[in-house]
Amino acid sequence: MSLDARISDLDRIPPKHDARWTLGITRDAHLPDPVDRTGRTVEHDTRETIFDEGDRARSIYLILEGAVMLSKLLPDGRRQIIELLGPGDVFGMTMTGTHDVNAETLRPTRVVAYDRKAVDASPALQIMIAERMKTQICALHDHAVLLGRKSARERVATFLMRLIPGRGGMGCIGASRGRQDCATVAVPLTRQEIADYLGLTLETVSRAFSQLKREGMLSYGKHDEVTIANVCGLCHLTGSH
Amino acid sequence: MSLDARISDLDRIPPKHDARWTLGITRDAHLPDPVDRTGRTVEHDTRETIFDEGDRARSIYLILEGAVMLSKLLPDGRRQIIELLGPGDVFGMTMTGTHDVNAETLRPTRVVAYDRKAVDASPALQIMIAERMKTQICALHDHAVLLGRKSARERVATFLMRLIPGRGGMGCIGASRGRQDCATVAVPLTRQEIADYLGLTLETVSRAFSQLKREGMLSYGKHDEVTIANVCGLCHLTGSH
DNA sequence: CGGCTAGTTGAAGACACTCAACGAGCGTGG
DNA sequence: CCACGCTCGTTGAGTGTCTTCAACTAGCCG
Repeated sequence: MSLDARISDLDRIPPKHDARWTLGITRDAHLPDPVDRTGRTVEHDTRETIFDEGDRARSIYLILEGAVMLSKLLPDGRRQIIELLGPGDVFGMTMTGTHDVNAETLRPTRVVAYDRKAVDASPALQIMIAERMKTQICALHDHAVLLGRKSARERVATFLMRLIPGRGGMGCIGASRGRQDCATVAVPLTRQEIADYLGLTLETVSRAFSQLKREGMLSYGKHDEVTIANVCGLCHLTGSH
Repeated sequence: MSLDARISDLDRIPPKHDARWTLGITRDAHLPDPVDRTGRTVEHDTRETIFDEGDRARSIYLILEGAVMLSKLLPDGRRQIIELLGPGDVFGMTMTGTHDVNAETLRPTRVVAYDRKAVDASPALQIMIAERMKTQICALHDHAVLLGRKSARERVATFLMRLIPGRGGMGCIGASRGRQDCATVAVPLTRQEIADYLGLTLETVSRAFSQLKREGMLSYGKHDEVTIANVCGLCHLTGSH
């Protein structure tokens, strides 16, 4: 499946509930229009820290392009990756004045940083942020089910499904008739990061990938690309359907 | 520890990050003031369903008194309890028009149901809801760490700490000097519900309670009451500090 | 080529789950 | 009043999944 095919997939997105960080392609349709220019645009390279847990919260951030992961650490070093965010998502909201998570980029990323005071003064920004918070809460609910109740295999299958635009969600478009039900996605995370996202160890993640590969469900492409041979089949392995 | 002692504990709450559903005592200081009367007040008995996953979302709900749990089911019956909510908390927000979780009361509960249209027309309500969403997102972040990275023992310890007002959070007041560092809490959940909240089985939860009891960390009182003998000690068992 | 990082795979062990039996508490009905 | 049934909780024994520890490979860059 070519890159073009993937981009045209993106064009017919049913939006809302997709993973937005998948390919890091800006979906302007979902960005607040016009993007409020009271904020500063900031560029970050891959794997740069935007803020750490405990930092004083100065701004709220809107992703224009790229991908950001939010994580938390326990004192002994255990890490949980909480959320993966993409264009249109916001982060950095807090009630306490300090950030409750670490925010780090997964790829080159542009964000708009809005001063908290500017947000307080802008009903339009507040509404935009409130809308995004609703979808994030929904995503966190789903992730709680994954972390609390799914097997390793189901977690990995769910993770992969989240990378495929328009599939697996409530607005799943289903397999295109008469065509192979396959998809190619970029996985810009290491095994360790996937493990920390899914509440597993990197070895368990690796074994789950290997097993799916052995079964012909997926194959590896160049770099960090993975081709899923049977999207509907994978979807059934998630435990959600 | 008497009931009076517990209520006076409640009076010196540092708010914000406490479990708000602990004892079901309304903390008026945290309710929107005045409570917007565009909403209908509805009373529910213990363990009544307010809405189910998939239901059309008509209203957004504010808890005046009582406790509500949000849960999700997988097709094969596995359940994850996502959030436990109390007075001042809101629920029922969604981007999709349908609820993504089940909402059920844990005790006799009064809620205000705001029509979604009424919310859209009321900036004051929207701001109140946005504020509550921020603290819920923070709680969901913490819960993701629990579900993804903590041992059974740590999960149960964390659960119990969440029931103790003013302790364990970032604004922990510490043990009162010169006094026993104990606390009595009501646990209005069955072992199965606690298990579904913590991502465990009911047997594992029961064993963790039994072990803590054997070690003298807690003892059972009447009905659903549990006395923690050493709050700071329990806090160290959570893995978070 | 050597050193580094990321990923894979194997073997052994731990922790939580499953299955099962039993007991406590609390209504109902004889 | 006590027997009965029901739910909820506890405890034990055995199992399984995931983790831990370790060795080894592939790719990348100096």
